[in-house]
Amino acid sequence: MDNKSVRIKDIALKAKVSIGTVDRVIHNRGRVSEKVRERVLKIINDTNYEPNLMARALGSNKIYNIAALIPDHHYDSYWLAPKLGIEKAEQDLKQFGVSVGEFAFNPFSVESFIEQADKVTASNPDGIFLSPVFYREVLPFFEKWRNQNIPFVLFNTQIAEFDPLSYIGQDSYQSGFLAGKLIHYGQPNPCSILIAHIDEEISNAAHLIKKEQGFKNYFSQNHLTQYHIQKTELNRSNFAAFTSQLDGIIESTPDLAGIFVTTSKAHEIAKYLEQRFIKHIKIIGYDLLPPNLYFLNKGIISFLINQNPKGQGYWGIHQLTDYLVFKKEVPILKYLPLDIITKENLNYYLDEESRFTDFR
Amino acid sequence: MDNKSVRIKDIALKAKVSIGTVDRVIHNRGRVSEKVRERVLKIINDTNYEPNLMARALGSNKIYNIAALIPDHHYDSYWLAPKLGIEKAEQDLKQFGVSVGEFAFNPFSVESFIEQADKVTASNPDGIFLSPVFYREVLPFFEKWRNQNIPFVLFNTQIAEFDPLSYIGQDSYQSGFLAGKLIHYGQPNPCSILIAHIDEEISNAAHLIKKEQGFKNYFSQNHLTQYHIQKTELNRSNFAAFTSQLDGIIESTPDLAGIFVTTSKAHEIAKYLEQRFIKHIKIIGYDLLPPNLYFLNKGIISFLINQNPKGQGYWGIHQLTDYLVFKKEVPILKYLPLDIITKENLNYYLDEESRFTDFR
DNA sequence: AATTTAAATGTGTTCGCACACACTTTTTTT
DNA sequence: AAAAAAAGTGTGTGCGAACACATTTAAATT
Repeated sequence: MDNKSVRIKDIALKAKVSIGTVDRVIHNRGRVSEKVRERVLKIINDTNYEPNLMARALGSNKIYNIAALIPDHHYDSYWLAPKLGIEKAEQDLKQFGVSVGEFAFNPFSVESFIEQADKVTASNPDGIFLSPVFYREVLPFFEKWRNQNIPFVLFNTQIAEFDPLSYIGQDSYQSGFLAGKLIHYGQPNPCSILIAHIDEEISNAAHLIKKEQGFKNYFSQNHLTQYHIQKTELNRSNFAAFTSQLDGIIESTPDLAGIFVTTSKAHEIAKYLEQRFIKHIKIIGYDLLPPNLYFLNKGIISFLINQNPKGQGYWGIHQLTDYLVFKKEVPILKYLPLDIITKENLNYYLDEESRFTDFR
Repeated sequence: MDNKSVRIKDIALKAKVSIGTVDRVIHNRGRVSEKVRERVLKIINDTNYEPNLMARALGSNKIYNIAALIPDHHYDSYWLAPKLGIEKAEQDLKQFGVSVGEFAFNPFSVESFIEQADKVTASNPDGIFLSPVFYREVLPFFEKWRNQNIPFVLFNTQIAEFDPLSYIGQDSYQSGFLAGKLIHYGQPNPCSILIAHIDEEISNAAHLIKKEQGFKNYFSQNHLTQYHIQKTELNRSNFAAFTSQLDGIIESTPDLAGIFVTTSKAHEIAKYLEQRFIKHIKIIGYDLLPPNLYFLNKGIISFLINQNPKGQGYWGIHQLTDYLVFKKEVPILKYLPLDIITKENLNYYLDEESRFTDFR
């Protein structure tokens, strides 16, 4: 309400103490008598004092080091987007004294992960942002970091143990549920539908299971019992096997009308269908990777659900900054929207610039 | 690259002048010899100097007044969202010295608009943010503001005359095109489709025409010539007429399978269809208004295209701030994404909090 | 009661920049 | 050539907060 913002100085005046004392109260530095402390605190509350963040950042010349522990995108291009988001966030936040160090590991090598995680720990950062792809191996680090009181934020994969500061990502279950809706909307008449897990070990990937569950539940909750849903795991490392496996499914399922690809590899299915000249099967997949976009634009992939990996990187660093720099409370769970992408609205999601731009 | 950021002081040192001179160069305040000016400018470039925005905002105690000229949401609840976005932006940006004054007018009264626009002009703001709903009446103001060198940003309705600083909104044509896709995807077999303009004078609303065009072009560009597309204008001010008009259309079009509502009034159609127990007609509409959400959740409206009105308000103020405070170049056109909303992903678009939070 | 120690509080400098003002040099006017 | 005006340049203070350090006051020790 008050137009003029109240300063530390004003509080000091009202409390009849010096600004130094107010400062001590604000930062819980101790060395203040209880009586004065309460008096000051009351005034701070009454006056709705809000610290001037710019003055604060200016005054304390502190630099907060955040370590980002993410898969190297050279092994899987999916990880390029989070990296870009992280860098964008750093760009935006560096004026507030945030500095991000990137530690990239080979997502197919446990040793590489451990090595980089060790480096992270050794760098003694103020906060850690990571995608904990190796469940078992990351736990000891969680414990270590907790003991050292280093907050860590997770993205992409959710692990609730050792209470991370926050998790950034999507609601996998709901995204599967949404995929169900999209398939169903496009195929109003009962048919067969395939859930395809491509290129990932289900056992290791809880989120794939959740997607599958959500998808199936869409049909059961809506009493669409006549739809026949089957699932398969595919791996394109062996191309011949990949193809023949699909051939088998197609052959044995004449009424197959939709495929839900739970990973970012929808383009593999698209490529196959194109080669086989199959046009009546609709594909729903994930992520705006170039090969996916190619088939989206060709109309072979109907929809992609955007997991907004860049946004995950961006908001992760953001959350840590909120916590470290601005001492804000941060939500334990931050779900990014389930963007439905089709050929016709794709453009507006590629120019990510507009989706961030941040401030205080 | 350089870890240490270069300060005005460093530049002064290198150029062998005082910081005052550098300051003059940076702000084009004149009173600097051409020779020195160029020397300083070169160093600024070479060193990639970037002003510390916090120090800047702190140092110059200037307050930028932005006037927001928007329809009063009491007349049409659509306008509540932009208002909220504006206020959110003000909240985020006030620490940079931005203050927003709101001027609400009755969107059904030209006089009210002129009265408020006059007030805006009289308040002599540093920038103006408005939705120019009255084309003819706003032009003289544009001219006046241009002469006074007050930048103005438009939203919701685009008017290119008198070159506004920027336009924030959606690509109406493309949104119609997208709606075409959504209807078509849900109705793979040829049928009749209705375009309904509800509660707005088409003659005044260029964006409705564009939506219609985009919608039609989706079908023609994809050679879907067997689809029969008709259009109608409806007005619910006379409820009986509204109903009977729809009755007529339904009766004369037995194969009607989809309705595209170009305004935010899809719920009116939904209500009608529900009353008539018609379930096979799919509705696509705009905007996340409560009545629309009600029918979205009931499954009577299939999809809503989110025009992100809150985002429009937010980014509009943001753009003006970029221009005024940060002296950035701002895009003349800023299209917000065409978000496809369905019952299953709605939740993530309602919690708008996460879509902004801005920074520098 | 004098002295030491600890607790409580106050003061001054710094952060990077903006802006007002003072000062110096050059140019113009008379 | 002296005086006035204009152009060019430097200095100092303030913005709001952080933090180190100085100072005062109270409690503990002798």
